[in-house]
Amino acid sequence: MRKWWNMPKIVDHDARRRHIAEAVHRVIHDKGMESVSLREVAAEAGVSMGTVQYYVTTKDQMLLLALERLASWIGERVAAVAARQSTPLDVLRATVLELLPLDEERSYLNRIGLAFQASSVVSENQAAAMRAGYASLLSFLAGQIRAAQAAGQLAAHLDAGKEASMLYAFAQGIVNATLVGHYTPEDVAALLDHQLARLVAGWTPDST
Amino acid sequence: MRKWWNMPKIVDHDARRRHIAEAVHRVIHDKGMESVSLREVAAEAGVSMGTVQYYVTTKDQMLLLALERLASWIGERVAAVAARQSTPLDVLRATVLELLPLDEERSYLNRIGLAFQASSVVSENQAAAMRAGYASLLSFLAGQIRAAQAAGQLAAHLDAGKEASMLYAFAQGIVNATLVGHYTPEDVAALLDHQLARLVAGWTPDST
DNA sequence: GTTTTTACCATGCAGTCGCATGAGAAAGTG
DNA sequence: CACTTTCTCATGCGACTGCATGGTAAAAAC
Repeated sequence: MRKWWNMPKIVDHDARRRHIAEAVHRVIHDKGMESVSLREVAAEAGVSMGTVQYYVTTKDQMLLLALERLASWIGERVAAVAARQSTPLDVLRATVLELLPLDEERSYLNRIGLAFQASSVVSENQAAAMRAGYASLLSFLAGQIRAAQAAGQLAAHLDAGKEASMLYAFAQGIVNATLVGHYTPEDVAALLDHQLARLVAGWTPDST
Repeated sequence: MRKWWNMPKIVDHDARRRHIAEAVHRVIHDKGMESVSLREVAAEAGVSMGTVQYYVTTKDQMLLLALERLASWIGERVAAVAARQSTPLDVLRATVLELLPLDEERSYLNRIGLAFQASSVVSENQAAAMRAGYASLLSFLAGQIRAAQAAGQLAAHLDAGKEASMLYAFAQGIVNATLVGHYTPEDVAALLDHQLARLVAGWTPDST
């Protein structure tokens, strides 16, 4: 946090970092993780390389910043879409749908996510951030499952944590296959409803 | 195929290519896709950089070679483990288990696979190879599901193709999460059996 | 208006990148 | 044996890499 005395030339650091993080996102999406470099990101952000270095001391830190920004972005999106649903089961379906690459924006998001998945395998910093994101999302899903159980929408004997894990794993696998072009958005939605239908018998989904 | 007349200094080209491909695998596993370079691979393979260039004209081609080698390797492993099972349902479970990162070798395999998943998103050549691998594996799984249905082990009304897609998607999602350290091998096996149990009620799994 | 702190940028540096080239070693053929 | 073809390597090239440095513009503090 900035001190309130002696503060020359104030700029919004968070905004700058966000700007840089989003430039990283665009580079990853357009040219892949391999072509992320300080110069490339600086050019994409429309600033000099020195500016990038001012806000981020190393490339690893830059990637970590971009990953954290992605995670919070996804979190916001999920929260927003969940807030628009009425029943816990609707929240569950809407949340997973929000995470699938069903339109251009969600594709954009998932491309970056997959790139970081692979990158996290060799970077412990990123892996830690990734695990935190997993945990947060899974606990949210598990909470909705428990709520659905309390509301009588799901069988009480189901293990909420396990079901959340299974549902999310399913979604992630679909993402992988879809991003390399194996599934169309229609396939994806159909498969998700099939998986959900297996979780709760006799349930008709609404629109996307 | 090589001509049988006028053939000086014969070497086994396939063996050389395999050697290079496996060096690429090791580099990807140890240091990640970003640090795959002609020099690094040559050093890992124990040959000069020029030799790598002799068998592979460009870096993209080298990666494609490594990807195809990985795919056929996985194919061989699956075929081998499937041959050791008795019933179609056992084949199904054993096949998916073979694809999960349950020990060091399968982790090795999956790390490389995930790296290529991400890489394929920005490389159409690799994406095509990836899709071919998907199609082959999914048709194999679907075939086993149909066989299980014919043998009365699975309900006849199930859509084999859809079930294969769902099962494999689930497995892939588990792989992603496990590789960043979110699940332990025990979690993984338990989750798979849970998913399989949902496919066929009242079925006790044997050992790994 | 001077000073001080912050923010930003241009440039330099050693190292690596993919790829091309030419020379030479090895193993066949006559 | 000489001769041809296959194979392997060392080296050079321009471009790019992450990172460090020194300088400068701008705004708050005094």
